[in-house]
Amino acid sequence: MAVTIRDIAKRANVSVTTVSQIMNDKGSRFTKRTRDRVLQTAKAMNYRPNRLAASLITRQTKTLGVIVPDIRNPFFSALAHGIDERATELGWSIFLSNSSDSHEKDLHLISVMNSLQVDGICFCLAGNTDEQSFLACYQELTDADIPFLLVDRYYEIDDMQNVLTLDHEKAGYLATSHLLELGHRRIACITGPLHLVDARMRLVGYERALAEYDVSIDETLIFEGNYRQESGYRHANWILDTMPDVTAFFACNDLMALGVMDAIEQAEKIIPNDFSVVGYDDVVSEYFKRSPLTSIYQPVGDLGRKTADIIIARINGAEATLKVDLTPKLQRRKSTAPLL
Amino acid sequence: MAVTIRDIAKRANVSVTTVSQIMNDKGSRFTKRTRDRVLQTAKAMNYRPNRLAASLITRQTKTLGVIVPDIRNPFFSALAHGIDERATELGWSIFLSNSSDSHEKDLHLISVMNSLQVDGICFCLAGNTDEQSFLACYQELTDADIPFLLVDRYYEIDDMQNVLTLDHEKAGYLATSHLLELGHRRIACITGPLHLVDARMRLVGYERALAEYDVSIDETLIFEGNYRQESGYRHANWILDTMPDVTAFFACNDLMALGVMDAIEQAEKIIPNDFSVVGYDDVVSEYFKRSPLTSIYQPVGDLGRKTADIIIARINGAEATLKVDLTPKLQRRKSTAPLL
DNA sequence: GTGAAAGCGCTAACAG
DNA sequence: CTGTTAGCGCTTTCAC
Repeated sequence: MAVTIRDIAKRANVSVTTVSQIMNDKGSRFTKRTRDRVLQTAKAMNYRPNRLAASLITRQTKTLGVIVPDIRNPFFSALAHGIDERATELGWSIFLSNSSDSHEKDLHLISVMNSLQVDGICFCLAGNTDEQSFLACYQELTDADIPFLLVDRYYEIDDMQNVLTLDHEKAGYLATSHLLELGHRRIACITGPLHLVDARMRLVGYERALAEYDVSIDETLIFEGNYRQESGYRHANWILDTMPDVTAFFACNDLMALGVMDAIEQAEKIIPNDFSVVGYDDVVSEYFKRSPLTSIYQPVGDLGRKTADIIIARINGAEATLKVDLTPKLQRRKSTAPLL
Repeated sequence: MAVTIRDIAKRANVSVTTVSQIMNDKGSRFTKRTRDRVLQTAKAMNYRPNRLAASLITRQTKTLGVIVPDIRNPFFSALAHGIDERATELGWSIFLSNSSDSHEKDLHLISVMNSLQVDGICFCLAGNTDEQSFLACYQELTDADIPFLLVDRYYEIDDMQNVLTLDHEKAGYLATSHLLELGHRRIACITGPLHLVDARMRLVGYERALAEYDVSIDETLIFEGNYRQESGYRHANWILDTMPDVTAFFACNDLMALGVMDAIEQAEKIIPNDFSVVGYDDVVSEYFKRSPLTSIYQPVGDLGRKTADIIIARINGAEATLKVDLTPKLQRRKSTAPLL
């Protein structure tokens, strides 16, 4: 049986109130003598406050729920790491769970975390979520009356006071203008699923860059992928077979870029001599500094830290704005070169 | 204000006991009529049980603490994913936090999770933990009187009833005998920090394979690394400069293997023509199926699932044995070839 | 400065 | 079959 506030009150010959007040050092001032005595016996008895009991009264657990599709995905592990790091700094703890990209599981996890009395939820939608499923989640979250933040994935349904994202438009622009600067004009773009806002924004950036270089937008150069390696491979194969004038690829994530590279290698072409390839995310390089892939680095760890900051600020009743400065950066490596 | 058991009792004209019993469907049988009425009003009022309150009485939170050095490391994210997946299946939730490889933070996290009343802790020691720090953690865990499992990293201090590991000896053996089969005899081994048991076991496997092929063990071929890329790079450089007879490398994790490959490329040598390289972990290939690196695959996800199974079984008072069948596998890729 | 008492939302004896 | 009652360990008025 764990030692309680009562036990130490008895031992120190004070009331439970006194112990409670002193342990949370607040309330009326006690004499240094009693303070020391209480603190000391608490330590001597190896007292650990039961936060369940405290939370029942204060209605604050200082816990956050974090829901991601798959923590093994480097993007989400970087994000979760950032959230945890910042939350821990502030004295908070994290319930983390994977939705396995299932909308039903998202719903279930929200309900569980609600029962667990988390004070806030950081939420990355499952990839297959359509607009209607999204509404269901949004409803569940709203019903629970828990502050929440949709991180990087969302649907445009309201004033978006609950959405925190990276600047995907700028990132798409950066990737594309890099290729344009190198002289490429026929640039294939393999996008993510276009029902996702982040995927659409990357495409918007691509188009803005082209416009800026007075290159007209050719819809036949745009291919809707699904962020998986196989999809980059498939589209690249088709392009290699049928569009001889294409000299560069912008794959909207690194996984698809790897697929593109596979296809190019298999066609016995050389990167970057024959084709330039730009990826997106570059989150792997943190651990694996050996990638040859030019890519757009997104400060995902910072996004996580900001996520924690904002949600906790809101829980504390502050008016945390969503304006944050999270700037993508181009990482030039060996997969891009000037057009010959 | 959230709706409580009281609210629905009042609405359904029954006592709180009735509601409680029915919600947890146990205890004495109620008439179908009352059951339905209660369940229905609960649903109508969108009731969500407050698990803090319940746990305060049952002394079970159905939560697990998981402490890892860094969730961005693919090994730990695969492990955490496995734990979460299995735990969720069984109706449990996970507090996850990163120690940033700091022993002090380990200690702190154990204490926090203790306060949070987790029912069990799955614990991956920080990399820099020495034996004395380990003892401190062990003590803290034991004092807390919470079931715990040390996953894959540990010190040999007792009967090891709390340790669950992969078969690193076999894995080291597999890696080395693969190289021996290919005809290599001068095989450099870059180990992990040898104060860690897992690192030592890989080395033991290396030595067993050599012995089996009647190759005498040459201590000068064994280099103690630290599992970081830079350490593989550094040792490989030294070897390339000073040991012309070495033809193969066994790097005891993939990160160091990448470092080795860097060094070899920089020396303008070709893999696998000039040197064969075997890595260890192969956990990245799940997401990035384009690695050229022959590596030892460890079923880390299964280890995670087993971890959850065992700790939960123990919490439930069962005598869960630690004997599990987690077999490493060699993944042959392009970084190894027969000795010319 | 310090303590008594009420009660957070729920479960678990124990009565009826 | 159903209800009354007594807490779980803690915080928080409100007295003294």
